[in-house]
Amino acid sequence: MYDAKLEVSKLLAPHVTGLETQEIYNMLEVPPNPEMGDIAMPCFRLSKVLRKSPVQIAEELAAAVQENEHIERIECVSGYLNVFLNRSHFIQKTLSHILETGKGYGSSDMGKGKTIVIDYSSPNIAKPFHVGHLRSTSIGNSLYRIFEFMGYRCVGINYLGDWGTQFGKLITAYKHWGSEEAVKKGLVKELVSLYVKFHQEAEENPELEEEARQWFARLEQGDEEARRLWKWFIDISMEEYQKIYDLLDVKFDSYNGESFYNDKMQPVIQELKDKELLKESQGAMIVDLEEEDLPPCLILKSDGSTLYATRDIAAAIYRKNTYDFEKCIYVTGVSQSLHFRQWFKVIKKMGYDWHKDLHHVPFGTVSIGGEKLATRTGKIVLLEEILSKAIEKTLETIEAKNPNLENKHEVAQQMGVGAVIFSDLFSNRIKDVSFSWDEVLNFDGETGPYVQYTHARACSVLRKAGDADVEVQAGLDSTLLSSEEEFQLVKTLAVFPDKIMQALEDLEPSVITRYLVDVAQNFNRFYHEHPILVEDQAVRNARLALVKAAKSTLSNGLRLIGLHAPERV
RNA sequence: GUGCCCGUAGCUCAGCUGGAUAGAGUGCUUGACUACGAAUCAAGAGGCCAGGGGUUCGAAUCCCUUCGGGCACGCCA
Repeated sequence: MYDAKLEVSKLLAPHVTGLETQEIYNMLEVPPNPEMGDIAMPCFRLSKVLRKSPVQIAEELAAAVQENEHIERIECVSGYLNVFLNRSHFIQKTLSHILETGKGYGSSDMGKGKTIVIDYSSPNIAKPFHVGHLRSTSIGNSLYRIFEFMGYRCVGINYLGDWGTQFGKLITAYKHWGSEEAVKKGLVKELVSLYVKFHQEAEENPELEEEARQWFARLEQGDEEARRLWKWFIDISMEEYQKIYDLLDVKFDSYNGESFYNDKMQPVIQELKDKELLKESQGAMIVDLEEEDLPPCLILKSDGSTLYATRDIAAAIYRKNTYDFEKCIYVTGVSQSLHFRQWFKVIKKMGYDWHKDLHHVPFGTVSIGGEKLATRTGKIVLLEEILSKAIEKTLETIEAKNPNLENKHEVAQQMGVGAVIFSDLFSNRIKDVSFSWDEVLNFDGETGPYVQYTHARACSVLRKAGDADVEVQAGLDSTLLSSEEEFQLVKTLAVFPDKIMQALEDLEPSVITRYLVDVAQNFNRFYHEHPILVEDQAVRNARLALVKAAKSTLSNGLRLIGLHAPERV
C-alpha cells in the first residue's frame, strides 16, 4: 500500500537532526482544511530543541527539501510545513493498489497464527431478545469480522445464561400454572409470562421461593424431570434466538454456556485454596484485592455455592487451555465493569500472566423514553419487532422506487436489518443510547441504507459500463482524475487500512461505521459532479477505476460491521 | 459515602496519544431530476465545546474543582 505520509517522512528526516523517520512520521498530521495541503508538519516542538522560531524552522526545512515525484509543492504557514502531494502519482498508486487487492483491500496477515476469543451476545435463556442484547451481538460480531480480516483465527462464543436459580423459578411456575400446550404455542413469550407470574405470586407466597430453590437443587443433582424441563426451555429459547441470529447474519463457534462449566469450578476453587488466595469473610469465601485497590471478589456464598465470578474464572482458564488465545474479549454492558476488573485480578493473583490478555469491552445502556429496559416491568422493545418494522419500511421504499427489483424481499431484509445494526454501531459503544423509532427507521443521511444505496449506485454504473470495466486497470490514466472531488475521494479511500487498525486497537467498530459514511459522502459528491460514462474512453476508464475502488472499499467496510452490500437495491 | 463513565449546534453524535477558522447528520429555510439510481447533491441559519481555576508557545482534548446525568460498590448475572 502506498503510504504518502511515509514518503514525506523519509523526505524530511535527513533535514531534521536527531529525529528518525518514524518519529517524523508520528508528528505528521492532516491539515483541518484541504486547501492548506494534504500533510502537515507542525514545527513548534522542534522550536525548543533547535532554538529557532517555528516559522524559521518551517522555512528552512522547506528550502532544504528536494522535491521529488511524491510531492507537488511545499508551503509554510505560521509554523506549519504544509505538503501538497503530487496528486496524479498519489491517485495512481492508491487506486492500483485497491484494484489489485479488491476484496482483500484493507486486510492483512498480522494475526497469522494468533487466536482471538470473543464472548458476545450471551442472552439469558427464557428471556426475550430485546434491543439491549443487540449491542453485545452486533459489537462482538463486528470485532470478530475485523480480527478475522486481519488474519486472526477467531472463536466466537455465545456464553448462554443457561444455568441458575431462575430455572428453579421457571420450573416452579410451570408446574403451578403452565402446560405443555401453552408453552408449545407461546414459546419464549409463554416462558416469560410464567417467569413474571412467579414474581407476582411470590410477593404474596414467599414459600414459592423455597419451592424454586428446591427445584434448582433437584436440577443440580440431575433429577430427571428437572433436567428434561430445563433442556426443553433451552431448546425453545435457542430456536427463537437462532431465527434472530440468522436475520442478523451472526454466527458462533461455540455455544458453551454457563452450565458447561458446572463441573469445572471445583478444580479452580481447589487451586485458589492451594495458592492460599481464598479467605473466609462474613461466612463467604473471597479473594482479597485490597492491594489492587479493589473490593474483594466473592468466590463462594456462605452456603458453599458458587457465584458468577467463580464461573467466569473457570471459563477463562478453560478457554486459555483450549484455544491458547492472544486475547479474550468480553462484550457486555458497562454495568459489569467492576466485576471484570475484579476477577481479571484474581487471574493475575493466581500467577497467570495472560491476565493482561483479558479485555472487557463495555457498552452503554439502552433506555427508552428515559426509562431503563426491564423484562419484569415489560418495559422492553423486542428486537424481532424492530427488525420486522425496519424490513417492512424498506420494502415499501423499494416498491415505490424500484418495484421491478427481482429479489426485493431478500434486499429489504438486508437493508432493514442493516439499518438497525448500523445505527447500533454508529456512536462510541460506551455512550448510553436512547432508543427511538424515528431514528432507527430513518434511512436518510448517516445510515446503513445510505451507505448501501451508495454502494448499489456504484455497482449500477459499473454494470452499465459493461466490458469497459475489464480495461479499467490497464487503462488508468490518473492525471485525468484532476478534480477536487476525485482527489478527495481517493484520499478517503486510502485511509481505510488505518481505520481498520484503529477499530481493532480500540475494539471500537464505530470507527468503521463512521468511516463508511465519509466514503459514501465523498463518493456521492464525486458522482454528482462528474459524469462517468462519457465518450472519452480514457476519462471514462479513469473514472470507472475510481468507482470500482470505492465500491470495493464500501463493500469490504460494510462486511466488517456485519452488513450485506447488495448490488441492486 | 467511595469508585468508574458521560456532558460539544434545537436533536443524535464525530473530534479527546494537546496544534491552524470546532465538524457531520437530522430538523428548519432555499435551490438542483428529459441526467450513470433524488434512499442523492448544493446553499443558508444554528456553538462562551456544562461552569471555574491551572499546565503550555498553543486546551474541546491534559490536571484540579464545582454542577448536572448514568452505572457500580459481597452472597443475582
